[in-house]
Amino acid sequence: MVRVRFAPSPTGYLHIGAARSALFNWLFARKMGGKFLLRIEDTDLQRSTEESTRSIIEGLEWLGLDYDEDLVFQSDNAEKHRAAARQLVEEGKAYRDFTPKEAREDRSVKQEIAERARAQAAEGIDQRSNPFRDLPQAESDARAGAGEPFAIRLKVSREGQSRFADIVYGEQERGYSEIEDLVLLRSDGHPLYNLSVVLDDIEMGITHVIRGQDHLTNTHKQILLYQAFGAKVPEFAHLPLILAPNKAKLSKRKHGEVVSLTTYRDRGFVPAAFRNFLALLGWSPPDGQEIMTREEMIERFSLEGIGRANSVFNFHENDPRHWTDDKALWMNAEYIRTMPLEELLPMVKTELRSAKLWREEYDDDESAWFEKTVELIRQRFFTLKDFSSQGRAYFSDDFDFDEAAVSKNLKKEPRLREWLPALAVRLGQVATFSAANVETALRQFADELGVKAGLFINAARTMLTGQAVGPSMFEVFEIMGRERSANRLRSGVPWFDAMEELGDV
RNA sequence: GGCGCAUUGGUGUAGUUGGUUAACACGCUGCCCUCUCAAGGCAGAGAUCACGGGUUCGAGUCCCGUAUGCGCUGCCA
Repeated sequence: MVRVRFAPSPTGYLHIGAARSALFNWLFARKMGGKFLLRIEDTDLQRSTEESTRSIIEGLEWLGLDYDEDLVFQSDNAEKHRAAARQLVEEGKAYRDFTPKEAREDRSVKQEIAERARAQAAEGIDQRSNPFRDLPQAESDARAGAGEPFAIRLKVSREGQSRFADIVYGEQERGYSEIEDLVLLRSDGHPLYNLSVVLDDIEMGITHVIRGQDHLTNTHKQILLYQAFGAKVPEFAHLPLILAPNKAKLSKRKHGEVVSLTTYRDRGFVPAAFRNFLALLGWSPPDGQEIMTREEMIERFSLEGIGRANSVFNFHENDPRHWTDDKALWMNAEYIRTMPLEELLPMVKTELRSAKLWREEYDDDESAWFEKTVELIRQRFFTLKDFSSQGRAYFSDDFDFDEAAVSKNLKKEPRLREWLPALAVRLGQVATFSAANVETALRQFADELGVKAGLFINAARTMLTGQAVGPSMFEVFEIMGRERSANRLRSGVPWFDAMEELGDV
């Protein structure tokens, strides 16, 4: 039975790279009829927060990735991890390192590592030689007993090769001489990442480790630990990274909220659409069908379909129309206009609620009207937010007029200010206020005045919706209804606003 | 510095065991449709498959080298 896990560390929000790892694990589990487990790696107590854990769980829920069995907190197992490290010392597979701990500045670690390596190479120092590695057990015990602080390091063979076959990246090889005696337990007794993951993965019975490629080279170290504990080594599948537009690693600090999963929820993404988009970053279905339901995705998914090259997640934070990846936006629009209406309705409801545009009548008396309206306007929306912004005029009389629309559709023909109320009267006489009847009446009215129908159509669009663009105008009339249509045609609000502005000058 | 991984149009990807004009999606351009904007339909621009060598009758596909990018190299995860 396949058992996989998603193991995020709760330091901040869930970013899209992690979300994709979760998705691939989930897809694989569902495909194989296995289990998808969730483990919170909160061993770094200083940086871990409960809020972050909550946001991760919420994010997974939003994406529709349900996990099996109980949530595991890595910190709960710390004592077991310590015991396991001590056991290794007893067995001679690890040793106590009494070297005093070096102070380290968190900011420049990477640089520091490189510099140290360079300096050591220059001086001909072998960084793998440790004076305590071969300290006699009795002496080691004595010093520990005397209360001298120590870290525990794994004793890595000097010679030989570590190898494993990664499902995505293929055969991996690394000489033991390249692997340092890694620290398992800090001198303050705190178990370290490599130790904890391996132990937890063993305990949880993980069969396939699917995670970011940034762990690829560390996998050799972990395999050493599996072997030290006499456990079966799982299969590994590393995922290519998701990069920022400048091809730099996606980072919470540098790229901010645009890489946070919650941003996509908050800015009006349909979960299924974002999940679909995410799945296509680094994986492609064998038949090339890109729009997939959850079931179709599970059916097509395979670890073999994952590519090896890092992908770029394109976004332009300063461009409101392309604030995130174009394809993600397109996919969201595609979902909004084609998904079953009954699935979209609750999402629109949530959006209108938060914009204070929701009325309970939409759930009973006016449910037919509501559905028809959503159906009409969903056709050209990109996010759920559009229902409360661009779609505001359908749900409230309090809406703004787009300046460009006003000058283009209204002010260009000053006589419209008198004609529009007249049109309101004419439309008021229509028997049934249907799209067809309104169209006939409007066209006839235009003919009588000797102007193009388009003049009234476009002017009405702006008067009724505040905008220059929108659905077929006669459909809009029907949706708005006789009374509202007439009121808005008569209101003269845009003209009034314009005069007021002039008065201010 | 060392080690590892990657490199197909702007972006995401396809390219089975090497074999004619490198495929799809998004984006872009034009046309059609039309009351606007989308959607849709049609047409199109855009890739000497990072570069340089080789192997071969023939390479995006195999080999070597170079460059670039990314990752790891920590008593972080």
